[in-house]
Amino acid sequence: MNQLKEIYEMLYSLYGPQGWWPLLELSNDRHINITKSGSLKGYHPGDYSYPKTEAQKLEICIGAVLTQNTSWLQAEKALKALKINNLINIDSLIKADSVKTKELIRPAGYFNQKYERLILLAKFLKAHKGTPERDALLSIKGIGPETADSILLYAFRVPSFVVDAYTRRIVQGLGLVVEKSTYDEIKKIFEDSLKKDYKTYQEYHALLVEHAKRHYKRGDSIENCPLFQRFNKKHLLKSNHR
DNA sequence: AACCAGGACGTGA
DNA sequence: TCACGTCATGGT
Repeated sequence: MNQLKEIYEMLYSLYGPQGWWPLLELSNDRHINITKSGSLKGYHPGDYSYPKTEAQKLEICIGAVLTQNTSWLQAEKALKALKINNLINIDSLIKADSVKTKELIRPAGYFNQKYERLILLAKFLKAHKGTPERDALLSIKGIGPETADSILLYAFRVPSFVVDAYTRRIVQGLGLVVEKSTYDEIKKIFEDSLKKDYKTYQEYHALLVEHAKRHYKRGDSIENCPLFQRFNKKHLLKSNHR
């Protein structure tokens, strides 16, 4: 049996489609934007046709950097500031005054290094049109495995599974991997368990984030996690001996 | 009022 | 390889 596929089905039935990656605004006004936060825009549950424009694609790339070790709430403030100043644009971003741009992205924290990383990423995207190779993204200073995979999966619809702190916390909590598992090891067990489909990867990652926010915050006991009873390895081991 | 959020890099052992 | 310090802001 395929536990990771069962977990996906369970999470999907619990929470439904998540509509990731969140965008500042959606391109089609006719679209009904139902979001979990109650805000009017950003998410597009069940619609896997985003990004629809080059600007949205770039917005995802920039957002992936801005949210590094930072809550999405803060990253989104920085993203909005960039958008208002017409800096969600490769050439504008590159030529804009660094002091001013840093001030705009200040809410996301680490604004000095994030500025440098955004410029390096923008220059890369300018030089390499089309879908980038993972290794090429990883060679950019400031783009690590999670950011690279987020860009590939959500901006370019490449089925490359994203492993973040939430993902690690959940699969470790269920005993599916050991603590010292590497990023690539965890990535591989997901990719080996699922059909290579960007929609599934996008949805799964988003569902894991939603699930972690509900049950894996500090102070939460893992017994309250609905996945725990069914999928925890030690628990299953005990059951088998009855 | 600590604690931490959708990480990544540089350093020394 | 790997553990550890650094980068920075603002919400709970």
